[in-house]
Amino acid sequence: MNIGDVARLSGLPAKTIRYYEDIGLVKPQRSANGYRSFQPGDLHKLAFLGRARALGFSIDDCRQLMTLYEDQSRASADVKHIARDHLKRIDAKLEELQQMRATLAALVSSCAGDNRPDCPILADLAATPKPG
Amino acid sequence: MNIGDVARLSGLPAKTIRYYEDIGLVKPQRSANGYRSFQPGDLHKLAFLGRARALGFSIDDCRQLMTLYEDQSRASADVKHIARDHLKRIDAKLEELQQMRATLAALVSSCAGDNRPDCPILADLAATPKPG
DNA sequence: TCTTGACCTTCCAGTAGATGGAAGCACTAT
DNA sequence: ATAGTGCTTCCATCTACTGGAAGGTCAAGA
Repeated sequence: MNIGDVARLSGLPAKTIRYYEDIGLVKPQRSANGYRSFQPGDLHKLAFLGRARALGFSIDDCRQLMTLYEDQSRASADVKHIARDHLKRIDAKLEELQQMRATLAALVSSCAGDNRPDCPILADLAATPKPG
Repeated sequence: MNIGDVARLSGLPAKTIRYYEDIGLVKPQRSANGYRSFQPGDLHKLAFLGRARALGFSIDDCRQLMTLYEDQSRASADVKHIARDHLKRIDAKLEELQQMRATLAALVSSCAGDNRPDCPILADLAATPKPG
């Protein structure tokens, strides 16, 4: 299979697949004409990577997950550890975003949004940390 | 004030403040010795930027917000527009993260996390999109 | 056979928003 | 004079791609 085929089948852009080869995540063979020649195993790996990335795992996480996936003598605890750490990071990010959202939503709803200059959003941004 | 002073007062790292000067967000004067010389107005701007960044506004948003802030004849509608767009982006991100979190949490809790190789997390990542 | 168009190649640059570090000048206190 | 801190610039690095230029390859059609 050429890169276009695996791109279609994996859902990853060809550019991304080349990039993944660059950083050593996949190692497709080459045809006589210099084209990358992907085997079913490569496609499988790329699909794995795409799914892991879609779950927000970092490239480094993906590398470790791939290694574990290919290691028949792995301990599931190692996989779980990576996933749980990632889950913690997601939870932290969620909390941060929810905090932002709450503040921002309050500001947005307090702003008249007309053609006058008075604006509680700007007033809040300009407020000194401890006004009192 | 030197950069260390405004760093302490604004809560922004000196590196970040230099970066903000690089990209034209602040334009401190220079002392005879070449040091940046920050006026109270610069500090005010930096605090504004820090607060806007903490709410997740992009640098480009910050630039526009600063411009509006300094424009006495602004329409609050313009500020609100920027904030509402940002709120939408946050909501989209939240939804994405919540979806990730749900999938990931289910996978983590389904994994034994012992020294055996069987792992539902890896199984899920390796699953083909439509198995049936 | 020639040509068109889709596909493939490599390489370089750029994105956002900083952050780390090196080399070296300035200032303060002893 | 010297030590220590703070300031300067410049360059590299990070994440995970993405865009684009210049050019080679291949299959189909006139």
